[in-house]
Amino acid sequence: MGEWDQIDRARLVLSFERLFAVLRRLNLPQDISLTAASTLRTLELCGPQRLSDLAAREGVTQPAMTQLVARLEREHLVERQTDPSDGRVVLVAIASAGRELLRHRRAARGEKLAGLLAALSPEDRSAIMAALPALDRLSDLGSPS
Amino acid sequence: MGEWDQIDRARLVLSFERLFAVLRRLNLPQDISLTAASTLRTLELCGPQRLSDLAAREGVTQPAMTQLVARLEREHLVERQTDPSDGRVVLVAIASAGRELLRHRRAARGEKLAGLLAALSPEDRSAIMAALPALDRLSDLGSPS
DNA sequence: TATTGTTATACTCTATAACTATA
DNA sequence: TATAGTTATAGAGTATAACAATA
Repeated sequence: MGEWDQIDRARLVLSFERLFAVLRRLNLPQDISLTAASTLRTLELCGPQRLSDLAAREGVTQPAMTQLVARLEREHLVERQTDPSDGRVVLVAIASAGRELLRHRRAARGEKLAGLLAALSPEDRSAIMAALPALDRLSDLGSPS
Repeated sequence: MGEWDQIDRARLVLSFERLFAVLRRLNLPQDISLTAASTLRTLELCGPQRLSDLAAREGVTQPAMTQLVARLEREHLVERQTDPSDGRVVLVAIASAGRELLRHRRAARGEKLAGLLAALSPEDRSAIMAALPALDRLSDLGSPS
């Protein structure tokens, strides 16, 4: 944990800061909110979830998630289900329109990302692709299922 | 542009989607908005900017940037300057409190990121560090100065 | 007349506090 | 009494449309 690590850390933070800005700008003009997209992704990946679990996972309050689910439900992107074993619980599930939205969103973002990648050198492309497994494991640590 | 590229692209999009979520969760509890942080970063990097240029760069409307600058000014994170050569222009500059905020924010995010990195294998850490120059060039393409 | 920025208004998204329903 | 979720209210953040000031 010497001097080198500090320089390394600063470099990492600045590079990820810039990358984050780029990824944020991949959003479509009429895109849903970041929390909405992340919530749909969670529901797609993990199946129906309790409203309170969703709130905790996405880092928003329960009332905020109540409202978000209401909006997503209004647009038919998610469905509410009841828990037979506990009448207080609301289970939220992704609907087919929600899956379709995610598919379109990824396709659009993939197009834009591919355009950027295509402008890089083959060596840079390779370095990025080679880092993906490591980045996936970093994500595993950062957002535990 | 064969089959392999399509698989590659899908992989990239999903990995970056997850990474984006992780980076988003590095935000502090009492953090400023993503646009506010990005705007401060731009001002730190590029020096005083016109309000309209800032709006275009951050992908928000002119009225939205007017309000954001008003909030940042209220918290003494930025200062307004006049352009001697054109009375219509508002130049926005980062203030010392703004630089301090960025420094603290990066330190906090760096701590969290370092914590995640420390849990990875040395090989994964190396793969990520090795990809940073390529990611920087990707960012250069995605958010031209 | 064109450009730069602000004001007016409305909607989304979020938080905290108070409430309802179920356990 | 504790837990799951909703409602009430307020503020941040954003957009479009209309406006004011300067070029």
